[in-house]
Amino acid sequence: MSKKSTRVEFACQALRRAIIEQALPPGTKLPEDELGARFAMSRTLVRAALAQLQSEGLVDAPPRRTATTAKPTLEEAREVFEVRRMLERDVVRLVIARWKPEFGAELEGHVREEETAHKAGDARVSGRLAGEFHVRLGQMSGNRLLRRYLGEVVSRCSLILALYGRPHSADCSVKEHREIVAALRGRNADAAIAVMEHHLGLVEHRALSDRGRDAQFDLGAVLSRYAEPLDGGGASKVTRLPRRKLGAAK
Amino acid sequence: MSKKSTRVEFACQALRRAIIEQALPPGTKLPEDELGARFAMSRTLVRAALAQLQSEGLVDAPPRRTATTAKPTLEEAREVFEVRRMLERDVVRLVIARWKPEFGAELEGHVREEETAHKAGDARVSGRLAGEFHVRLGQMSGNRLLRRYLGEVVSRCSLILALYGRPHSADCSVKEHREIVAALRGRNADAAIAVMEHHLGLVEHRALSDRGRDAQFDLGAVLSRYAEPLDGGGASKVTRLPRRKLGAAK
DNA sequence: TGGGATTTGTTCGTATGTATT
DNA sequence: GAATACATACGAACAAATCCC
Repeated sequence: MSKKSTRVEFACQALRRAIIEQALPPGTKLPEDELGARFAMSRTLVRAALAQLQSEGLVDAPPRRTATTAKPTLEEAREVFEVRRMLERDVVRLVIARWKPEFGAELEGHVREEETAHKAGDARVSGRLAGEFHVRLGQMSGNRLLRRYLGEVVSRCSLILALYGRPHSADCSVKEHREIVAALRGRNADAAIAVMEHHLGLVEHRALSDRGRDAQFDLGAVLSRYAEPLDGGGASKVTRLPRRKLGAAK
Repeated sequence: MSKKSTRVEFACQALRRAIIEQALPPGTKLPEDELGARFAMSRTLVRAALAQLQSEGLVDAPPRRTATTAKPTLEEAREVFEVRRMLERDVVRLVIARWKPEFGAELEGHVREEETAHKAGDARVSGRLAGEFHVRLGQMSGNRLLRRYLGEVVSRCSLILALYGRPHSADCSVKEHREIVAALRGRNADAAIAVMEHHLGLVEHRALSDRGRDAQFDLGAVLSRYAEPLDGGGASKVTRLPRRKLGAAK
């Protein structure tokens, strides 16, 4: 609720976007000292930011180990999508119930943004905007808690896409989002929910159907299929933040 | 997810229960030093615990002010209940879909616990157990994220009850919970959802219908109805933790 | 409206516990 | 498997902001 402080909120936003846009792949280390230097703030506030992101499921921060961007298991990923489908259904219901004429224009404007980002070839930004479309819907539900939960699962879905999914296809999402807007304009809750569920089904499919890629993260499953040890497939390597002299940000 | 540390988790649990059982009324100050002394841990970990509770909506921790137990507005309270109704509906669906015979016995056992606590006259414990009944259902949904969200809103509902509600009536909740268990055993989702919605409607009514009490926390509304200043109705007094020499816990 | 007391935010040094070699 | 390097946890001390009288 009440922001712990603007600076903490700033760091959260920056990290959140970096994670969502896949600039910080799952498993990336996030040492407190380094983040503090980057954001010019004390570890006290860095910890607050990391705690916040941990509560959102974007960061793993075990007891005495350095925090990392989260690496949800395939099962957790499915659970996140399951909750997301439930929340989005209710969001559609509420948005239609509280529909205002300006909603249509706002959503259309957003989809146009997605479209231009897509045409500009910026896959990261268009992926982020695709998520933000749903968060805007959450906002329009008029329920701040629902909006928060939806924002959380949408972010986590982006993370999951980074882990298991094939590259984001802005093409599809723009088209599907237009269909959702049209369905909402119709003010028929059941019909709009059907469109939304169809869309989410496709998103989940894009995120989780690619059986070939997730396996590399499920060591047990890999070892049961291949007798020989892993020879370090490139994608399994953890990308580290570049080292940086502490205090240089002084 | 991964516990920040057992000690932090312990402090969280203790504070959570104290808040839920209304031992720490909304608005109670929670100074870091004092909590650290009580729980024999450094401010570092106390802050982690407070951050966690803040993310759960149980604690308010504005920038440079001392943390307090949360005082949600009436509007926020309604939003929490709205989300709760949505989540519980989905929980019922999932629990029925994944029903196992032992669920019935487990739930019945829990209701019996509620009953004995009620007969023992321990209103605080029976209020907590009433909440935990729903959290157990969340557990049975098999979706850990859903369980987390449900646990959060149930806790917040307890807080809201402390703020605005009339004293918890264990009598009703035991009876209503029995009805829910019976409906779940029937394995008819729509019927069970109807029973659950009925129950939640009553809970919300008990929590928010009592217009006389909430007003004291909505200063504007009070002043618009009464010209004379408040003369400190007993219930509006904030109970403080007893002062305590720091370091005494050494 | 001011002034003292309290409490958070910050930094540093040290210790302890993980990771890595 | 042991030793080294590294990062978090802790305590104290200080400054700054806030609260309360």
